Amino acid sequence: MDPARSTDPAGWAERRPASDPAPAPVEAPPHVPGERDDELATRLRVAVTRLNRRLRQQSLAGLSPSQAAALGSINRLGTPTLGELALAEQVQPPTMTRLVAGMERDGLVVRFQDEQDRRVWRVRLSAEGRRTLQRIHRLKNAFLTRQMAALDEEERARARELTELLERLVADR
Amino acid sequence: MDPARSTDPAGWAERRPASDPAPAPVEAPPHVPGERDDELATRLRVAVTRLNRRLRQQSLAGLSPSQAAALGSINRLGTPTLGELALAEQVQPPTMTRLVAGMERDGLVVRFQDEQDRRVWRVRLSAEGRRTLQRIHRLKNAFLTRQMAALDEEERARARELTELLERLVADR
DNA sequence: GACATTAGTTAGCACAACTAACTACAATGG
DNA sequence: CCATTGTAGTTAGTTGTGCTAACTAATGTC
Repeated sequence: MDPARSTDPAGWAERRPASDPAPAPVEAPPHVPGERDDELATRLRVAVTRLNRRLRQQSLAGLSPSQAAALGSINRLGTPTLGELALAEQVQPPTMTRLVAGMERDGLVVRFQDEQDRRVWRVRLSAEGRRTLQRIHRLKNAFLTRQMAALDEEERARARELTELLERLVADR
Repeated sequence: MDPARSTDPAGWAERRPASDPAPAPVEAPPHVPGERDDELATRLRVAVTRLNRRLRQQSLAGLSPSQAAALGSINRLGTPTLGELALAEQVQPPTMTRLVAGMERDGLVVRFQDEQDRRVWRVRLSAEGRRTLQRIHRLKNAFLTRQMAALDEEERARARELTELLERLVADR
């Protein structure tokens, strides 16, 4: 009944007070997505939330992270429609409308109407957009690059694999 | 001179159109935090941005991700001051003021003034806050847990490493 | 040609981050 | 002992990013 009780309130005291008998290892039944995976999910969520925050704090050549990401997608996709772009970036259409509006205002992209289907608008990078993308790329990953430079050789190789994993986690639906 | 050209604008066309002669492989110089690390940093940044977006879309027992993270920190730290909490969460003081105000309004935490230094305010979890933290923990990492369930045994082990890496990347200054 | 579908936009909401400027209290030093 | 300096937190205002609901305009279909 007492809500503040015996076992760790949330079950994931990193750095636990060491005054806790640790009730029982409770190893998971063979394979069910048990406690341990759950704790892992939480830690991953928290780490991602914070890292994201840090990344937003770094300016990316004057672009917001969302703009920077969208710019990258446009570069990759060539002349996507707004819908394709929204899909690629996993945002809803209105969000992409606004994002692109801002980038157009800033001269990073050009919008143009599709010939075949006049409901459709496409975007492509402007020369300025390409320059900016290069700048972001070359100079503005400073934070992560610096942080990663602190890793040793082997860890850095690992980082590559792990990034791929992360991409996979976020990718499929 | 012409800004639009010859080499790939940003140097990381995943899935290039295949209609492109691919000017020259341009392999990176040996070891300096060069192109390759830079590309990795970009990919990591993009993946984190997107995953974060996905996570925000998932509700966490009615809390925002920031609230959820802060709740976790409070649980870990006990009775932190707002400043300590802001530091832990790597946000500016005003952000933490508002975050805590919201959590207090929602009955998740209790604010109280420090005895020694009356400029200082501390927070602790309420019973409700503890319950919510449990709920978040047990039930509401659905998205990530689900995504991770799709991984095989060995990949899941790597997910753990990934998380540790992210924690390290975000941790030190 | 009426009707349904699709692409994108507009409007309005909520949240999360920031900086600058402020209040309240504490600590220090003539 | 009080004036100054420093520190903790708040208030105000801005920006960015996401959403849903409701709309316009074009397309496709029967």
